Amino acid sequence: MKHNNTGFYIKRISDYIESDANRALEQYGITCSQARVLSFLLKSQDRVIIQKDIEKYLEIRHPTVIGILQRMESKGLIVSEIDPQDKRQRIIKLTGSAFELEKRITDHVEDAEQRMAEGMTKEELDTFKQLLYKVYKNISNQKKD
Amino acid sequence: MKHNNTGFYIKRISDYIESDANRALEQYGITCSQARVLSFLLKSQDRVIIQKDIEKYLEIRHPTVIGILQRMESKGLIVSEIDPQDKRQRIIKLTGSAFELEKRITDHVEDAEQRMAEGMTKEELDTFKQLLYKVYKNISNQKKD
DNA sequence: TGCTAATATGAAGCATACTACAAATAATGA
DNA sequence: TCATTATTTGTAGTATGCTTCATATTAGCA
Repeated sequence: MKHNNTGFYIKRISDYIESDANRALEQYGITCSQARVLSFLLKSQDRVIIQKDIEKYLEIRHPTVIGILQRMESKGLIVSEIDPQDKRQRIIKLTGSAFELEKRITDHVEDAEQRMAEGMTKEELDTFKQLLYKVYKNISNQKKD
Repeated sequence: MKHNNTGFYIKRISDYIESDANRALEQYGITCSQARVLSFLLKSQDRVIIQKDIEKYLEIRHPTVIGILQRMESKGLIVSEIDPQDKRQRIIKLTGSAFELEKRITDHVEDAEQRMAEGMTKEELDTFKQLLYKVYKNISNQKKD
């Protein structure tokens, strides 16, 4: 192993997942982060979603959410409107063109996860996911927010 | 588990490692990526290092390397000069002030890795590293570069 | 009721990642 | 030798993450 530091490999995998998704989704005019927002909106159609919900779900700060949503809105994937009930909030809604992307995104995610796990047994994959989640919980508890 | 997708957790851990390092190293005036470059230069003092070497070691593209090095040079951490032997290349050298940071960086990395592995047995940690490396190799082989 | 605190969003500025294109130099081979 | 190709670095533009500060609205409490 060239690097004796776990952080390097995690970062490399994370960066790869993102650029691989960007490459695959480019033909549909969306990026990896935009696809994540889209997936969340698609599976949350039974309730009203505001920017804050996206912030909490993706665990990113609100300026980041605003940037992603602005690019999505300029492409006509979503519309956002001020909530008349609470004018501090903005309600985010999908447009028709967003629904056509649902299958493309899930297909890509499935494909990517499969390629990642190539040559691993089901047990190994389960163990990996479980330990990854353990690390995630460790770092989540340390967060000050 | 809120997310049923491995990529989300990898990204969260990766982003956390970076911002945690940035927080810890801010007092020394360096960032996570700059610390990675510094570590590489520190352990490569027996040979001449050019930008391309950093690109290959950190597995990032050259415009990213250029950006990081420019910020490091403007802070006086490194100097870069055109190689007289091959004028296409730039040789990157550490300055005195860089050496003082060596212990700060290794201390932080050790601390961060330890916090990440909290509550895990030595066996679990070894397994995790091994499976992480397997995933890394899977994605490395797919790269077109 | 009316002041203060909390909440949601937004703007500005920075760091790091990418692709695409360009320029300079070196290496190759006809 | 000289033209073509490869290599290394650089520039421009975009996306995503962050912090800090600001603004608008709501909630809460004296």
